[in-house]
Amino acid sequence: MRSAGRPVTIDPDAVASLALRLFAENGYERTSMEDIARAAGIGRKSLYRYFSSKADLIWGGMEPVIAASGLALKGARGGREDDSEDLMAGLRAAAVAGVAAIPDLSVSRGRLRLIAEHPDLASRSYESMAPQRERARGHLISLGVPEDTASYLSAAYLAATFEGWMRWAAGTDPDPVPYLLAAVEVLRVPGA
Amino acid sequence: MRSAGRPVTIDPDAVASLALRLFAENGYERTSMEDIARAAGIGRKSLYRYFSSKADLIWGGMEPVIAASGLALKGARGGREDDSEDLMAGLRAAAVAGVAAIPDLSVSRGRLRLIAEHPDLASRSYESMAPQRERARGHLISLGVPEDTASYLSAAYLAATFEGWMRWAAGTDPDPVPYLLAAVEVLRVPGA
DNA sequence: CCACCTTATGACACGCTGTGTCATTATGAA
DNA sequence: TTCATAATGACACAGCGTGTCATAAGGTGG
Repeated sequence: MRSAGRPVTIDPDAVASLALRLFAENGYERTSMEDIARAAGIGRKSLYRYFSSKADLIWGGMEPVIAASGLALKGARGGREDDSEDLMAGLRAAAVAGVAAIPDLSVSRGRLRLIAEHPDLASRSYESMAPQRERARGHLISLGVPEDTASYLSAAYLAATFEGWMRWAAGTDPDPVPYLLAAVEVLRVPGA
Repeated sequence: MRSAGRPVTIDPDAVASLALRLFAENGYERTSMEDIARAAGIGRKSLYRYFSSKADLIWGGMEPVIAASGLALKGARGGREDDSEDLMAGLRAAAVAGVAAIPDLSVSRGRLRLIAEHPDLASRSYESMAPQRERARGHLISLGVPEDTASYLSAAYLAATFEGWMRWAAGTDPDPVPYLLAAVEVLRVPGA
């Protein structure tokens, strides 16, 4: 029952990496969805079936990071000692957990560099990280942080870690973890 | 010499507030640039001359806030005691300075609510605040904060204060200042 | 007072994004 | 073999943002 109709012939991952290559070669703006579809040997409409927007071709690849990071938060119901240090440790762990979910760091670096170069793509960060922000907020609230503080902290947390990723991508260091940890260092829990 | 040719007949402020009204009445998506131009009695191309994008009709109004906030940072070369508390005080002051630059708070609330409701507009926050982020970063660096810390801190600072504005806009409190101050509370300078 | 020059304006056309509709195709299941 | 199901792509469409170019409306210098 799961598999009835015509089977899939398009490999989204292959299309995404093809698109990434085209972007790198000809520029993001100068590469139209039509171009990508033609290069992939499919129709433009079919392309949109797998990637709801042009930005999705890039940001889609970051989904595993976001998912893993969210999962880490869920499992981080630390001990009863809900002091500030525990809260921050949870956020640190979540930030780092995303790194493990990346199969090929150099590809991600390429993606992030493209994002950094392009305002249109960078803007998408706010949207793409919205679910993660919501999860972080819920996590903090469930640990006793006041609602408003949780909102500010989760917003700041995501902006800082995103900036961490960006700075890592701009350089040549192989490991993004130190960047993420340094980013989280600028945060604190006011009450504790 | 300054004023030679044909004088201006279009009042950008009037057009922007007209657009804001149309958005409120008919929805952001369902109001096209064509609609706005027609309602304003001008051509679509002329509309684009004053507002480079649809989002600009909304975000343009926030420019005074950003400008004032940036100015406050410039003037905040505090005493030689560059300890953490001074740095944070500077950021606090900059955040609050923006409030004074707003002629009509209720209009700004409407704008921000529109932004909150609409992912497309909210995404723009990253772009719109980029200059402010850069200024904050420069400010921190000039006060002795390491480059990377300054990047993370300024990113977190802008995200948190933006969230403060959002939470203020969502409620009915007349004064946004407490929200902004609470937002800055989640930040710290790691070294100090 | 008139010709001129500068600048605002808008008409037209274009490419691209993202969406909707609908016919066609390929496959597994009955 | 027939049929239901799901993928695919051809076509059309509204809207955004851009470029080009002719026209209009004032001041400025003679």
